[in-house]
Amino acid sequence: MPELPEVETLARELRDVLVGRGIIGVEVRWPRTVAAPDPETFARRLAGRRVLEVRRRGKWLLLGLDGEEWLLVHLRMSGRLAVEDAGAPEDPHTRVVFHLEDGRRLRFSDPRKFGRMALTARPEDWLGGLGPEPLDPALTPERLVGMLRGRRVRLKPLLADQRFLAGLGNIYADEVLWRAGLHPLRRADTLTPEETARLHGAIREVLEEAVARRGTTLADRRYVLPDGRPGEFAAHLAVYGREGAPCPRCGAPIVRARVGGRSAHFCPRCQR
DNA sequence: CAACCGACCTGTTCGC
DNA sequence: TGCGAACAGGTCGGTT
Repeated sequence: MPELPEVETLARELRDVLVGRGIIGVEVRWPRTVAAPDPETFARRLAGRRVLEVRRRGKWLLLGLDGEEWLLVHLRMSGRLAVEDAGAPEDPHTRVVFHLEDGRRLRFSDPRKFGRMALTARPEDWLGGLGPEPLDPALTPERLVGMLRGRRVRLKPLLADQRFLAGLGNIYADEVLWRAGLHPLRRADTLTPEETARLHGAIREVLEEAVARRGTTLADRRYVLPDGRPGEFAAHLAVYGREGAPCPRCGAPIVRARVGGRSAHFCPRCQR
């Protein structure tokens, strides 16, 4: 469930349930999920800690704990995090279980096992390489112009590059480019100031609308809200997953192409 | 610096 | 119906 709107939604939902809660124990079922420290130390050091705050940075979820440490979680492709009653049926791909003092469980499930978590006093060691937050007001159109200068890369891979901007992935990079009317293969340093302003506006609009609709739930329903309801942005996708379907703006059939080893969806008429 | 590829993993969908 | 291929929201490290 991994892009910015889904992680932001997760952070908001978990904030209500987790802040102030204590962790009494941790079971690590798939050790490689724990990137650091080693799984035994991870579990031992988390026992007895309390969650003070829940935040998001890019696609990372950050749980601030007492004792000046942070639990960082990255869902990668298929990770899911949910607070459930101890008796609730458990997903067969559960990798880590946090026992909360109120008897409930914070369960991390992840079929593909790509998800990672870390317990650290130095979150900047993990997050330092990330680019700016796309919704930060400090990211102005002028600043975006500067970020694009000298970048000879194609727009699609650049938007999904976490060192450039933190939080966009395959779905939202495609949606942003469609909204901005820019071709995914366009070289980044060839945008006019007007096009850059359009790109800036598209980034904000797409992400803000997706967050307001609590993210995108795809057909596999891997990402759902705590009450099981889907995020509602899927119905508003213009291009992602819509190959052959009509462009909402001009009606031309949406095209899918390989860009940087991943599929890019775009309208051949609206996007140059 | 930029593009490409294989790893890391499992599950689901597609095409014949 | 069956079966292998292709594909999936992400990221990293190595090579060209």
